[in-house]
Amino acid sequence: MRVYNTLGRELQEFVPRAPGKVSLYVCGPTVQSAPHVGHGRQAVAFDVIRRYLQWTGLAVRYVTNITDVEDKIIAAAQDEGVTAAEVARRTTAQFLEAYRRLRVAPPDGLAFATEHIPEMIELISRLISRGHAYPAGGDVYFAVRSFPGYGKLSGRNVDELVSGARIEPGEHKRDPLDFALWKASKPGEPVWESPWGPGRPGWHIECSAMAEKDLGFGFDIHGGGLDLVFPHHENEIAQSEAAAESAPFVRTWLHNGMVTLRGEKMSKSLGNVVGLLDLLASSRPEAVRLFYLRAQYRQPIEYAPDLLTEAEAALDRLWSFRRRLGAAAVVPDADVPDAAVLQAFRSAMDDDFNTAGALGVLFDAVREGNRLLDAGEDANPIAAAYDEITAVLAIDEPATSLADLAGDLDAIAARMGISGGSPDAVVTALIDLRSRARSGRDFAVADTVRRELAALGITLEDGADGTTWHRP
RNA sequence: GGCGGCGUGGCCGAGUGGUUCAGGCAAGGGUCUGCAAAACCCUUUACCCCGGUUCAAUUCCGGGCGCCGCCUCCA
Repeated sequence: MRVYNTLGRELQEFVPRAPGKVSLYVCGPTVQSAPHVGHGRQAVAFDVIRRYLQWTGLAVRYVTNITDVEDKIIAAAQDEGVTAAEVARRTTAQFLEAYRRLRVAPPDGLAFATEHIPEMIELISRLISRGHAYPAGGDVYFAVRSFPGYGKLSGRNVDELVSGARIEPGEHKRDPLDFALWKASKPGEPVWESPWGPGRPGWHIECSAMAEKDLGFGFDIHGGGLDLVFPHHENEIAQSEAAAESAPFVRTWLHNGMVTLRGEKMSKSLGNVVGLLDLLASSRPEAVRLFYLRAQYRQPIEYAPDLLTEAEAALDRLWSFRRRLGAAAVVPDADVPDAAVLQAFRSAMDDDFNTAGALGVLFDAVREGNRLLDAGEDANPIAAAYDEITAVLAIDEPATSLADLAGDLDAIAARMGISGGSPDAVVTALIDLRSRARSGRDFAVADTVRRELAALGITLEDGADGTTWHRP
């Protein structure tokens, strides 16, 4: 398996720290405002990476975080006249809801910054004692020039950074390059006690503290958005490696590309965001995932409604195929998956998680599976491979619940003169009734069944293998 | 200005030094079909420009043009 390591900027053979185990930390959001389409892309990209690693037999420990104390959260709270904790609580709930609906598997560890203040203080203290940080005016700063490796991730050198760096009013840096590890709190801001007085953590320190606490120094993979390479991840490396007097903090750095809108990066500060929950209100979660996965994770992807429509159509093609197998009453799970298909999938994914290539493999398999079914041949091995692949990508069709239609279905059953029962049983009975009517060329009854079910949003499809239904 | 990336057919998007082809969507034509769909088959000026290396370049090298990201908070 080869992955593109931002540290070194090259494809490298992936070798876990401990055989058979992978430790994976991904930078989660700062919960300052509602999630947008870009956040979803990141979450899905690493969800698939995690699922794929597991599928290959590796035991993955996946940790991500919620940064729930930070300048922008405080600013948002002050604008609204509520506490920072309230903004963080509400926004966190939105992110977790969006992730859940996107079928992002919950992490093994979900770390909140505000629950790791002691670890951060401990890390900062160690940096001070080792001469890499200094308190000043109630703040604590990291002394960038004390860490020779600074810039190795983002390809910058310290002397060229000076021109852009500056000291904001109220800061007490010795060097414009330095960054805050701890900030003295102003009245009304969140505050914790510390050896340097009441204050709150800087933005970069929480990931260093939380990742190391859960996964240990020198863990396997650290992920995040490409826009975090500098300064956030560069600073994480500096903090952790300076404190440990060891390297590397992280073996492999993976960064996902940005989502753009009309060619520009979607971001809060530009104001060109499309809400993730809004998108999920109008598109099926699996279609959104497919939209994301059509490009390899490092490439930028353009958001446009038409592209979601395309993804919806592509998803229908996948699910239609799988429904044919359901109608044919086969049991793919019991079959041996088609080895060539799985091998092709694996080689695409082993090439830096090339989901675009992997989807090509999947669609090829679907065409072949459909062809076999048309010919009346055995498509079960293809279907079994399809099931594995769509499970790894989490774009398989979820079981449809008809529970909310129970009353309506009973009413139809009564009108059509059959007995009621569970919603699924009624639908099955109606399909049987219609099949008998069709055999007797009583198309009026057959069409009535189709129409009645269509009114509830249930579509019937007739195929050589039988009739299937789906909603919507 | 510095660092990094990208430029493929109507749109999205993989990939490769040469042989038949990614794949999806859209469009057109067939086959099948009680209806409605789905499916299968066929089709539609691909590789930004200019040099170079090579028997052969979309693929490697150099230059140019264009676009994007980071250099300030950002997934």
